[in-house]
Amino acid sequence: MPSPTERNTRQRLAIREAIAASGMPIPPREIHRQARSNVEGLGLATVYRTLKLLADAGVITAVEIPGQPPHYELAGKHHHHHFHCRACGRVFEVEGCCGHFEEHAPRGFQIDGHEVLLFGRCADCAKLPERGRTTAAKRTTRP
Amino acid sequence: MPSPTERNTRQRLAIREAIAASGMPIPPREIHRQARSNVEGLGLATVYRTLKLLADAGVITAVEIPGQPPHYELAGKHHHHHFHCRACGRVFEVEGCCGHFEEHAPRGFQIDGHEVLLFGRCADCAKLPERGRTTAAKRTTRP
DNA sequence: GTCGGTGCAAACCTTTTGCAATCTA
DNA sequence: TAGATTGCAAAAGGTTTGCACCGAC
Repeated sequence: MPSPTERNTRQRLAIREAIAASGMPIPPREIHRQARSNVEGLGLATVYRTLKLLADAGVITAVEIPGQPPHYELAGKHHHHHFHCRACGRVFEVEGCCGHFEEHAPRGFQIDGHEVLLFGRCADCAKLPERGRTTAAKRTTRP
Repeated sequence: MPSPTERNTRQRLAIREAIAASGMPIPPREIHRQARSNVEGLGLATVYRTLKLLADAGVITAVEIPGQPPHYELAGKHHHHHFHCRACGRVFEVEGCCGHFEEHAPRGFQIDGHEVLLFGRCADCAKLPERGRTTAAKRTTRP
């Protein structure tokens, strides 16, 4: 819901497009790289400003991965969670949710949301011998 | 399991103590502040170096909260997850886990760990009118 | 023509690293 | 004493902000 004073610019379009086209949550760095192929000279600051704008507007959502900058995906999809491949570092959507989180809350706590993050190896990396790619996957969280 | 060449210093002791004494996951900033009350002149770099050391050794664990630096807690506790109060920003442990995450994995994916983060208002903040404290709680994730 | 948006550069914050001095074992 | 550890300062990301120019409406 763009406020009445907000304008549609090539930059904003390109940024939203980059996120939509990616199909998986991606970091600002990547968004900038992608969007810049459509809008030459696009500044990184503009990417950050736009990301905040879109996030506040509820158009996109931030996905946090331990030890990495936030990844962004389009909001408004069905309820889902994420899988982080320790080998290649990519983040995938996963269907399903076991729910029932309210019952685990301590007495008096109000729960209004939750996030589930799975760790492991994606189908691609699971085939490979031992080491995956060099991309990422610094292990900051216990298995 | 300290490697045979690792030494016990006041600094490391103070840092581990600070985390243990806190009772809830806290960020490096806070660890530094706490530990410095025992070891005057403790450098922030030492805190970071020690945190990495302890994390690699499996003594402590990092807990990621959207939009905030990682919080650290002692490892080796029973299986549990976390609750992030949007009002005061504190992070609490919560018991229980619905498990069954493997069945939600896409075909061919190997799951070797998971993290669950609940959002809402803690018991203290739930009592308050509308606005909690000023501490934190930037909302970067969808409810 | 207005006023919001953009690019650039500088500022900020958190985290890491280089190095000489210090302390543990 | 040897070598690990520390503190300080500088460097290295990632993110935000100030400002003059540009462009959508």
